[in-house]
Amino acid sequence: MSNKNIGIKDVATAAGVSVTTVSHVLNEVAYARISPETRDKVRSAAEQLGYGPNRLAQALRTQRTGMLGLVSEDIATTPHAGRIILGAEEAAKARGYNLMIINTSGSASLESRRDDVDALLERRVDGILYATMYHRNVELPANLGSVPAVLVDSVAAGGNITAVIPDEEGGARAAVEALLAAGHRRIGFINNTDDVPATHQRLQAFRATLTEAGLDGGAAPVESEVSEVHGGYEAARRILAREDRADMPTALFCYNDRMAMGAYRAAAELGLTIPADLSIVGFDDQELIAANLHPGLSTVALPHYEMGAWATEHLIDAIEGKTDLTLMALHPTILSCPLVTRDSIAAPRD
Amino acid sequence: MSNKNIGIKDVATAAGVSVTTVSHVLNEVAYARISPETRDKVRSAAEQLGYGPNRLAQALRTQRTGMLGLVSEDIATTPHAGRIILGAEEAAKARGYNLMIINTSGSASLESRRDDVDALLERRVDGILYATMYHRNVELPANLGSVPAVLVDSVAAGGNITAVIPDEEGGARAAVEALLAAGHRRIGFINNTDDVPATHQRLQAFRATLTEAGLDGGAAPVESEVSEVHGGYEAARRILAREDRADMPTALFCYNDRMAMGAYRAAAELGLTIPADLSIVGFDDQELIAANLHPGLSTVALPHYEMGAWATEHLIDAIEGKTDLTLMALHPTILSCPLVTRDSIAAPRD
DNA sequence: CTGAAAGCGCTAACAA
DNA sequence: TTGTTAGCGCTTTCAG
Repeated sequence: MSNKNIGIKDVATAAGVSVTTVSHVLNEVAYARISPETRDKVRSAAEQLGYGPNRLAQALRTQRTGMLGLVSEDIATTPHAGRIILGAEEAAKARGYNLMIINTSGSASLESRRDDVDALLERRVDGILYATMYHRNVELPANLGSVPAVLVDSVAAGGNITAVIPDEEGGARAAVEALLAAGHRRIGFINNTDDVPATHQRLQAFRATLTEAGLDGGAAPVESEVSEVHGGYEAARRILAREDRADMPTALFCYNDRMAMGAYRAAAELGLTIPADLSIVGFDDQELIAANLHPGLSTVALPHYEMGAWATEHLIDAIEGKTDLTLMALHPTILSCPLVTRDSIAAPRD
Repeated sequence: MSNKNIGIKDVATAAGVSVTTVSHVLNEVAYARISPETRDKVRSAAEQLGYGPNRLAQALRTQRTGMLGLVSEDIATTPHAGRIILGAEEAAKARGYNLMIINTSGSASLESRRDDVDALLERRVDGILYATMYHRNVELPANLGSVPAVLVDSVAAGGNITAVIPDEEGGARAAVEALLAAGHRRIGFINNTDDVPATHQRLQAFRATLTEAGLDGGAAPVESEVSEVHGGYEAARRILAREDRADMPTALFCYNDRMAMGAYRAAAELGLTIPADLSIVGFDDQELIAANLHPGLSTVALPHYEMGAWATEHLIDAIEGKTDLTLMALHPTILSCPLVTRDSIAAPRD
């Protein structure tokens, strides 16, 4: 239990040695040649007094704080935020670092975001993680460049900073392939209307995967709506509104779990049972939804925890000189999005 | 844009004054008598050089870091975590403080949680927020006592530390009253089985509110299950399984939104339309569920953001000597849980 | 094998 | 009105 009032000096006097010696044994300095007895004396004195180092003083002296700044755009607006933070926090802790978190609004001015980064810099964080709450391109405050930094879930508009993002395309492929593997041939896509990378990449992968399977990917039905439950509902109503049931898709790939939730309702209203009459795959793996729908929604998981951990790991490597971030900055690192299988996929009827 | 390599000394030479003067003008020290011209010189020199104070050095000298430690049990396991963090972060930022976050597992040993607090203490945080992710009694590491601290969403087992918790009872009352106001007389409660304060307090308030309305609160139907969707489903099936429809509750108060989600499904299976045949109120206001169910779920909101902000506000007051925390520690502060009205409540059929 | 002393960047008491 | 200087608690060079 580190006691605020006890310093290295107190330990030194208690152990009858100099502060140098205390510092050397407590930090296990490699080149220090100190007798085992002295070491013991020092250690037990420190223990006795409840000594804990003053990291501020250490940092001032060594120019290393062991702190990482995490500026997070819109913490808490999305449940994903927590996973990124958790991944970062655990990776940091494992390497002896701590996290300072600053929340910033995605819609905040570049200037106010610069001030947020400045606050971190004044505290002399060793590096900065900049996390956005959904995958997108982001314009970054210039002062970010003054310490090692890595982007989580976004790529810089300028493009010259190390970033880690989800494999949208691979995720979408996995989703569609699961549907194909179950025997589906008429598959629809319920897409988002936002102009973000995920929208385009998932659509592209959707069509490509169908085409590669010998189907007409270009002609497959796609309906776009806002990426909310009601949007999913509307889109599903439209996509399922074929006169002829033989024309109707037997499976739906949905942009995200919320839209899938809407599709569930549309299916219910149309008297379609999931998965017997209609198979559905989502995206995001928002537990609250995916695991709780009935039947459980098979969906593609976004690697938020992993991105947080990866970014932290590499940031620390860079800080410790084990990695060259400028090299990695050439292209973003892409982390895979695994399919989480639940109960919303089955073979099509006949 | 604070430049790491520029110190107060550089500003001093650039402005042709001493470091004292620089320190005085930049910190707007009250008793300093410095000519306006000098002030200007200093400020523009600082500006020019991109000077930013080294908060470490300041802190070392002043014994004030302006940092708050937030130890959070199970960030990210629940979406609520983010709201607490956000409330704390914004309140802190507004008063010039920053947050250091450490995640700790609720199931972690007392010792490992003590180490987490120690990490914060070594960094000389000015105070500590200890947040749990659901309202409960918690055993705290002893070293928490060495700086001002406040608990968020829990009360200490020992009971001698300032805490802020949700008004479970008031929330439950609001829920039941909304049902009564809509004209319901046969109201059931779907409760949780965990031995946490919310379970007991909500039940108690449920019965009391009915009784006060002239009904037989003691006889009102209550079914308990695990507080998940499937638990809610099971409990709802049981509670709605009356032979005689005249006996069946016309409204259900559910322990949380997830259980309410299960109740929705049970109702659908029984051919009951919400809210025409059955009114439902939840608890938690988990947006993802409550806003997305169809019809939207009326529910009681937990004041997570508010608790985070309140705790931070008062922690800072204590740090700055504006409040005496030991006084507030006498009993926990209770923040109200407002009813969020959506579309799941209607008058009972005749 | 161990210790003295300088200095990280800043604030504040004291002197001028 | 402004400057000198000690010292916050630590690490690390250099000397013994």
